[in-house]
Amino acid sequence: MSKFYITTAIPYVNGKPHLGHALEYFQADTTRRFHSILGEETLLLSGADENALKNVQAAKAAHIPVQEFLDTNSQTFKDAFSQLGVSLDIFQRGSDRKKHWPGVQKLWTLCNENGDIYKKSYEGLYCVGCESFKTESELTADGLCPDHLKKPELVKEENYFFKLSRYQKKLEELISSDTLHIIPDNKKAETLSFITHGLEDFSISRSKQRAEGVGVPVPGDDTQVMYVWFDALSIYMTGIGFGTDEKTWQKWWPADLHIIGKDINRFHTVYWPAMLLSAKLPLPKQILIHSFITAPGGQKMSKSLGNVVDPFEMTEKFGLEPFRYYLLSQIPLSDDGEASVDRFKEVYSADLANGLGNLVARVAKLAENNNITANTVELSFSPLVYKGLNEYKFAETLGEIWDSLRSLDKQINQDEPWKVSDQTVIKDMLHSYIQIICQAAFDLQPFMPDTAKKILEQFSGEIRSQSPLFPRL
RNA sequence: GGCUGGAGAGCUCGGCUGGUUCGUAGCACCGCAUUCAUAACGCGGCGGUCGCGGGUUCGAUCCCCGCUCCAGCUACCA
Repeated sequence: MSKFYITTAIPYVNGKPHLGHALEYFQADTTRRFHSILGEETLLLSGADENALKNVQAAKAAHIPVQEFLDTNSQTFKDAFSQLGVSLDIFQRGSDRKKHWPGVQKLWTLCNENGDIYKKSYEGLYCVGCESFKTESELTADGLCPDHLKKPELVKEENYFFKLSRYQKKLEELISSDTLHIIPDNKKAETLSFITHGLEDFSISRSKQRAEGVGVPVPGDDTQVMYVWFDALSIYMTGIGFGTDEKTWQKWWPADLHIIGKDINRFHTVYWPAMLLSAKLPLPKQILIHSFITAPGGQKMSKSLGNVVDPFEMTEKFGLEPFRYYLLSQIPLSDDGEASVDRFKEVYSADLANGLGNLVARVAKLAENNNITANTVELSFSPLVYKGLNEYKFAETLGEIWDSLRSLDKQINQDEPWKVSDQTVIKDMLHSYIQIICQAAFDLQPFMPDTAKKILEQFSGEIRSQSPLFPRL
């Protein structure tokens, strides 16, 4: 049996999950269900990046002990999955010393043995107020920290660096040949352009002191802890047993798909594969990069503007699957998309109530009136849906399904089965309608599992009309 | 500033290597018709100088040049 291992991004846990997380989780879940139905064994992993200094700072600001802060916030993210109807197999936390730390340290050791880790003194502009280094571009025109309006100090520190430069050519090959497949194309082009402009080594550790004691210790050096990327990205492997459970790790690694947001593209398509190459481990196969969701007009969502769409409120108010349908059908893959409650209502009414819901009610009633019993038919994904989901074209694929629904509505108007008196003719017509509906429902399973199930059940055996799938708002 | 992509109906978009007045496209809107259906479905209609200015061509939304505007990327904050 073939396997399909999917990961979502490993979020920072100093906030609450928002619309962008919901989109990512829906994409992951839809993909996972698709592969499950195809008969593959699937695994979905997420986790929490808990060793970042910002977590410590946020905990302090909230006057909560760090571990308690992490426990609470990680739980919030973990809970988000079930609230959004996504079944998660593994939620791997970065503060997990039993499962995570040994794996990260193993990865470090492998890279080190390959000669890719070296010590170098790093000089940077450090803002005491922010407790972090700033790049020139982050500062004001006068060279001040924009938050504290103070001049940052020039600080020198010894850190470990990773020889990223060594992997430039190899990465270029792997990405342009799609051996490491970056989706969509515009993000792949962006990554390639970044790589061909030249790669510099990057710092992978911090002094323990500056990290305030948080983080995975560097093997053989008590004074340093690993920096976020080395630590957080490793969760994709430690969560399935890298360094602690060789058998499980062997079974699932490499990941078939990492799903991430565009803000962390580089870390996943450049740093991460380079680290794996260095450790001589297999590379993930595909990286799906989604964009961001904005309010109408491309505005940022913000409480003060009152344009925030909260995923949990939406699912509670309008139902999980309508909301899932909305995001997956309306947000493009390669560009930022806009979302609003008004737009949701339009889509709900047009596609779900008037479209799918009405059609199901329509055909069910016709079938009931004519005492139709459904034939049992073995179904599989229609070719366009199969192709679309293999390429992660969620919106386009739903569009294909809805095309078939629209043409069925037209067909029924044309046939006017309610006027036909010949019972054989009516039965043939209805069976063909039912066939189309069942096919659509089958294709819909990865996107709207409960809805699909309801439809498939309604159209098996004796068919009865039932309460509306999507009541009018 | 550099690199990449984009600019078209009120909105979202398709238009393969240039060919009649872009589109049987969806949503919204208006009208007609109608009940098998969730005031749903169907049919019809409204609606675009295809960003601006040049050029190549018998002919350009599509090719070339310039301009304006928008978005993304331009590395050790995640």
